[in-house]
Amino acid sequence: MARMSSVDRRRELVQATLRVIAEKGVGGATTRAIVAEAKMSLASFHYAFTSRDEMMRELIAFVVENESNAVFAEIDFTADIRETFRGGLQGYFDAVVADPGHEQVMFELMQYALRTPELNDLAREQYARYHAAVISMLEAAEIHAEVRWALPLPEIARTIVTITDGLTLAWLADRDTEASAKVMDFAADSLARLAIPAPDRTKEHVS
Amino acid sequence: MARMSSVDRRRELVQATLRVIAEKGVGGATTRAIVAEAKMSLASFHYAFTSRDEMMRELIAFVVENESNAVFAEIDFTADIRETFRGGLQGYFDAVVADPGHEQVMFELMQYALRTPELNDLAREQYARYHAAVISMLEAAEIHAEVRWALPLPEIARTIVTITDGLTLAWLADRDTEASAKVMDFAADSLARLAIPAPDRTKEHVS
DNA sequence: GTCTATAAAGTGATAGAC
DNA sequence: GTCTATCACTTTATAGAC
Repeated sequence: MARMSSVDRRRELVQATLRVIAEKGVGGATTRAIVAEAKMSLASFHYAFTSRDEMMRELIAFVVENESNAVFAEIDFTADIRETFRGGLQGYFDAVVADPGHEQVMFELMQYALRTPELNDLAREQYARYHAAVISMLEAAEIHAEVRWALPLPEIARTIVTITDGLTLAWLADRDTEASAKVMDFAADSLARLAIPAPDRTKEHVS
Repeated sequence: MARMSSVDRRRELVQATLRVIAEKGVGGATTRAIVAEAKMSLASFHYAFTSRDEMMRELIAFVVENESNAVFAEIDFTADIRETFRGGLQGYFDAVVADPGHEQVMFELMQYALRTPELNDLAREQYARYHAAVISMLEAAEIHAEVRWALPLPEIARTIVTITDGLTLAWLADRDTEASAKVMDFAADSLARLAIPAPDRTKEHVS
């Protein structure tokens, strides 16, 4: 095997571990399974990381750093606010259906973090980032749809994350896509009520 | 150790396993940890169960059978419908806060079931039972509050389970009780809109 | 039925050759 | 830096005495 820089080898092992977890769960992510996936020798693992625990810390930190804002990225703000919510939820949900293993990995890693005292902070930060990403989306919608919000943005954001998490768990268990759609319908209806029409001040001088 | 009937010994081991999982997670529930908790010898485990897998199957089946309807049991239906929802959510949430390990165990067991092909059906059944329990609650509220529902009961029930799951996951991660309360406020407001006042036919002849 | 002892396989981690 | 070989330990499961 060609030489690799230390960071590259660590990155490669973290990515291989994520693939192993997707396939076999956190419990199946043994050092041997990981190096087999990464096509390295077992010794290379311990050359890159002093321990499996150290690698798991880096893996969780990587996920927390990179996984938060991808999901809500491609939202269409041109429709009315109810349809914006409905479409945003559908976009998230479609991503789950397209790759159920991915969200399953996120849940397993969160539980691993909760079970590991020194990783508790990362679980907390993970949710802080989810909430921050949704707040950004709400701020964007505020401008595009010319509305203001009836509740503080952190409250609405937490509600949205609550709904996406709950949606995902139930769907992973029973794969009932139609029932999930009905929940999204109701959620979009309810969330849309929080948008209060407001004139856009940047356009006031026009009229 | 005194002799035990086979069913008693199996029951005892399942209960001990649940306690071990609550403390150390599914990964920590080794046969040795289990028999230490149950104060049995390792050989007794394999006298009662042919394998650890068999015990886990029985454990999941036990949980699915018994864990579904306890949470929503003590709901006060005397208040108006908004407060009934709010109080019901608070009752669930208080139980989570009082014993966070319990819900964490439920989530871990569900993921274990999802990772184990022959246990997938039990994960599905678990959610079917959750939904059925909430439907019963909604039917009770229908009578007590003299309302009818604007959406089919299964849809509302799935929404409620979605909310409780999402609430729990976020709170386990960041322990933000006040933020959780705000989510419950909004959820109760939204759910209450689904209740349409309806006269109770059983009282029609009185007036 | 319950025990101790142990087999057989898997685990994280390291030594030492190259 | 990367490898093979191996250590020290833990795991599930079983054998066999009592």
